[in-house]
Amino acid sequence: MLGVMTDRDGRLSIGELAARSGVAPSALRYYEELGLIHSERTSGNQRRYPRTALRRVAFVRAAQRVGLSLEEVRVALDRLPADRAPNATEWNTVARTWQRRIDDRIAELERLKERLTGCIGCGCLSLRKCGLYNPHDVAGTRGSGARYLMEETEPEPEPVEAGRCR
Amino acid sequence: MLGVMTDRDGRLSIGELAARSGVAPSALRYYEELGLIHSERTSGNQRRYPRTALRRVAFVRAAQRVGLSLEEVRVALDRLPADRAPNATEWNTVARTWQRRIDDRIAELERLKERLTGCIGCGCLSLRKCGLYNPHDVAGTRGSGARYLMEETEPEPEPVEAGRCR
DNA sequence: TTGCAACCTCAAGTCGCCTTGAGGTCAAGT
DNA sequence: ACTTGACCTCAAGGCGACTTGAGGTTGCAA
Repeated sequence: MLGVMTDRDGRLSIGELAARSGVAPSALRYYEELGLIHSERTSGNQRRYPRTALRRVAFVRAAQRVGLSLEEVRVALDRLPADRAPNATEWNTVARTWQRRIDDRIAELERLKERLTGCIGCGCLSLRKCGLYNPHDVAGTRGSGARYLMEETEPEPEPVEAGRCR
Repeated sequence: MLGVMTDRDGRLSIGELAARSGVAPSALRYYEELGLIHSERTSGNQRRYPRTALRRVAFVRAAQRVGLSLEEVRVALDRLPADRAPNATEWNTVARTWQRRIDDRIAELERLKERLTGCIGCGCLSLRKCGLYNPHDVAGTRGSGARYLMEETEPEPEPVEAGRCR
């Protein structure tokens, strides 16, 4: 039988944290290396995580799904105390900026969807009208960054067949 | 002066496609290797892309932002003809499944946001109430898959201080 | 015809995010 | 005392999505 590895004082071993968070021990060590979570060590050099690590890990995973890199998450989490549970103010600061990211992401998806909807039913008989070819969200892209896809002059030398997207 | 490399018949060289799509030639070759786009070759072995490649590339980039892997995109695009422009039916099939993905993704973000909002103002004084600790979206995760984070019996041996999240 | 950018292939490198493995230690039950 | 599983470190490997570089070819135009 697997004993509960939780200390009396509520600290968690890496295995415990892994089981409770659903994140592999190797990933947790990696997160710790990056400074996303912090631990103390037992006399025998084993990690013991404060309870707050659970919240931090949950935050990390959720943030990843929103599209944040671990580095971005680190910056966000740096506003929280490493050991202590955050108070309302501390947490709210982090949560609010995070909410903004979510809103942005949602808005982006909505725009994308709208464009696609325009294409369905073949509203894109004309290339110039097709949203897929005219994304306006250059700002949001990182790295290579999308340029405007179609702003050339008349890209349609061939006659448009009704009922066809091109 | 850079001449327009577009053939009379509307086929695009890789450089042209790169310029118009905002995607690097190396990436385009990679996409082609993966079967996301297709080209024919000139007598001199240079790629010539059909116009539809532009739409495909736009689709790929947009899909990536929604969180799809290139493999998933390939599966989606396999429903479209390689050379010919898709007709309304073909395109709609693809677009609609894609819309579903977007909707799912938006819904997920909404849930996430709601949970966070619950935490703001410290609605999570009790761990059992905190959405961050009780994500219901196990289904949507791929790979290692998040388990339930807190379903243990009473995880709070210590007294809860008012005004503090843990 | 010559020059040069744009193209080709193929191998290797990069970056983020982890996982795997070797080799060794710690701690709890029998 | 011994065994066993959870833990430790450190180095290397893997995967997705590309980029970079070497070494060579094509194609347009002056």
